[in-house]
Amino acid sequence: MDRKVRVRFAPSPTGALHLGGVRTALFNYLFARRHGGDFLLRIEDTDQTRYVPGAEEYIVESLKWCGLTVDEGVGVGGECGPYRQSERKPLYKQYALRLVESGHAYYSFDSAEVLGQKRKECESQGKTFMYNAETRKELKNSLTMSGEEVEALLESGANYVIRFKMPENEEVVLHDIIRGEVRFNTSLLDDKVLFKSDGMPTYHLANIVDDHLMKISHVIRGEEWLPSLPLHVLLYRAFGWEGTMPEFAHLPLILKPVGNGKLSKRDGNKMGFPVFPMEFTDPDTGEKWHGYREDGYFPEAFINMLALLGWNPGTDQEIFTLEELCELFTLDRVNKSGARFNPDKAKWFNHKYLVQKPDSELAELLNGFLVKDGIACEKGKLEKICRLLKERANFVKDIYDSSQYFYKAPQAYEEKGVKKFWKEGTPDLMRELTGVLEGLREFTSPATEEAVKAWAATKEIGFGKVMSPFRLAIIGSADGPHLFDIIEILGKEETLARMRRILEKLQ
RNA sequence: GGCCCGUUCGUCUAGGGGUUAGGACGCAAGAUUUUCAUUCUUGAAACACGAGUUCGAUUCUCGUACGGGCUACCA
Repeated sequence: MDRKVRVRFAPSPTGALHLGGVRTALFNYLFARRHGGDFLLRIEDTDQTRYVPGAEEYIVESLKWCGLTVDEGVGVGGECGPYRQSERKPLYKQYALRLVESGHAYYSFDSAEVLGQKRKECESQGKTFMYNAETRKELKNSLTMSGEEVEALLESGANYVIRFKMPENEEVVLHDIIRGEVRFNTSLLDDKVLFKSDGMPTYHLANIVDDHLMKISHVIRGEEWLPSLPLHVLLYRAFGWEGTMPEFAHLPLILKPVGNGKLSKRDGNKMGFPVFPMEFTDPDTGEKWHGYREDGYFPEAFINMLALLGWNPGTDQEIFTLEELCELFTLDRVNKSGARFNPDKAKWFNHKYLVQKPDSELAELLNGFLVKDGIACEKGKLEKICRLLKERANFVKDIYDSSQYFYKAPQAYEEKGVKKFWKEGTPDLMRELTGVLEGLREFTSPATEEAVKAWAATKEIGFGKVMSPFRLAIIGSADGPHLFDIIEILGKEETLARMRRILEKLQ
């Protein structure tokens, strides 16, 4: 059966999209691109009570930042719209009714109190209450009541829901692209609500109806949906849509770096890594969450890291552009087991991308930090700084932090270094070195290095003994990159000024 | 509790009836270096357990253990 690949990412706007959600979106996107198909964005806002203002915008913006372009859906439009389920509200009832008419569903009038009571009773016996073939016989629904009674109740405006009539003791054999064959017995499943008393469909109904109407060919979603797969398949059958039913692929979950359970938004702030693509402030609590974007991750690195969480190409390659991923991605190389998220590796990915970035681009980013400090620095100089420091940085922020001595002479000298390297004869030595540097016409890294080495060779003292106090004078500490590269960027005048300065301060 | 899914180094994973079980992150050591990093080299580090099938099982089957998910008029 050859049909156009159409996949959807269908989040509900109940908060910020987190890592797992972005990965689901990514896999859908990659699958669509790989097969020349469409990637749709549908907003599943059927639960009015959990709606979080701004969440939808957050989702759209996140996908944009990640470079996952939507072909059809919210914010883009398309032929199967609207793509926001709340705007499709009038549509769902007729489908629910269709199922009632065909005997696949029924009205249920039980109050939340009655069901809650039932649940409690069962719990006290160590059981779980299920609205199913067994219990529905004793409850208030259109299967136990006469047609007139039901009619009267409906007309009186009584609250009702529409439930799926789960068949009894049927073996449902399902196929999942990632997991293979999965079997369920319908007797262990319950009569799920399809249509709520507030006039909205539940996820199950809306999902099936929309996937069908939007001609979705493959449903790629998180593993948490696997238990409701039999319901969904039965719904397709009940509607008579089995022939065009999408194929299903349930993705493994992303687990906490340490401890038990799946990754949750709490983990981020607790363990010091973001779980959200972008910064997010909870409109209710005012709580603020870190984002990959604001923490200095490149979207390419973020996406690359995510792609390898649960998928791999079968080779040793680990760095991929989005385009490469689009070419290589296949569902059959997605893992079955949950993947523990590794924040260290996320940083490593960013480092890889940072090193690859052109210095001009990094300089631009670095300048952003400096502007905030009121520091003006020439672009060419910033590029040199980036070239020198990027190897040892994971983020542009690291370059900013470790490049402070380029913008300002050291205000203090690292105590440990002073103690270790600033000895009795050091001032004389440094005075002499200052003279050597002063006499140089060419102040490039190789030129200064050669001159200082030549001078040091004439002294009884070792090169290292010269370099440590020299380094202290220039940057104030005993670490950092090649000193002659540093002074080339600093320039002769500034270098000499710093030499004189330490001689004044430390004698 | 019930149902479903899963299980290879600490983590992400490759592999697959006979392999020195490979790579990456992290960790450790050595080399290079004026320092710290980088880089390079090296090292430690895994087939959850028990049966069965088989000449042979980490690989296939079944159990057990462990982990995960679901069990709402939430998605």
